[in-house]
Amino acid sequence: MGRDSLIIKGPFDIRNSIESGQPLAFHAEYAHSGKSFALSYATSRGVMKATLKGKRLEYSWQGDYNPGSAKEEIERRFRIKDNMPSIYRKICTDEFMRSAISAYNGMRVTQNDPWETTLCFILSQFNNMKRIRGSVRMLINTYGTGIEGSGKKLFPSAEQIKGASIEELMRHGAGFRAKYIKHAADFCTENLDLQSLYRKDYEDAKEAIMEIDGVGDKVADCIMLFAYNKMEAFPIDTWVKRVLETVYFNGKKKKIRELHQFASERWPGMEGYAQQYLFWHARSMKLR
DNA sequence: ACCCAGGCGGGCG
DNA sequence: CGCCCGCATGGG
Repeated sequence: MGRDSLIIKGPFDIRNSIESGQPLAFHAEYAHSGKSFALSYATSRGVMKATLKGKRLEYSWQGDYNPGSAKEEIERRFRIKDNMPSIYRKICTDEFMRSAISAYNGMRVTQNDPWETTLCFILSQFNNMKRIRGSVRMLINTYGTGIEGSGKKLFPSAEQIKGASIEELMRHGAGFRAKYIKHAADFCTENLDLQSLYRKDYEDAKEAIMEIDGVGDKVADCIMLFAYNKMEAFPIDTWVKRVLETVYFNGKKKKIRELHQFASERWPGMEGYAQQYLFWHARSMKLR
């Protein structure tokens, strides 16, 4: 248990970084009052709390952290070291992107734990934000280890989820995705070391993660982007597909493969950030 | 009541 | 391959 703070350089919109459908949107608790924004979230090692006041991010931790590892967790999670002006130069290719960047200036792609990200995005398929959130929190409360004296839980490990039956997972709101979660937990404890994927490039790591039942092209790209630091990953969901077709193809239907190609040519090396701004802007505008 | 949700795997042509 | 379909469940 301890606390510290750091000064954020460059634009940082912590609220939209959390609310924009990334893993923290599915399990962090947060509140904003006046000029400050506060959140807390479970990790595999502890619970982090943070409050942003202007440029100062104050944070505290419980569980298996020390001042160094807690700082690493915060800097990594919110990609504090990202050079936002440089990123914006790469993705601000047109009026729609300019508008999205203007609306959510400082929104970061977050970098999360691989298992946490896998679990969250398996649950996301053919589901809605509110229900995903409910399911993830239920899984944390049901299977996570409690932190003594805090009433808080750790994010449950694959081993802990593995102990659950499919029926039990269904009861906790996973629906038809329960069998995928079960398989993911089995596979990630017996066949696949998620940490090892950090050493692979985007193509190989994506191929490996897609061996999990319930992880297809889109979910795999979310895991590549939100966990493995692969900024060339470009998850294409219904919103991103629709907004690309509307803005760049005059409403004409395009194949997923064609849209991947388009993104890689338009925002090379920074597709992931482009996707996050496209997604959140389109969704907020309820563009259909 | 009815429709939809940050897709996916399986089955078919 | 590419396309099409069903899918648990609860919120709007």
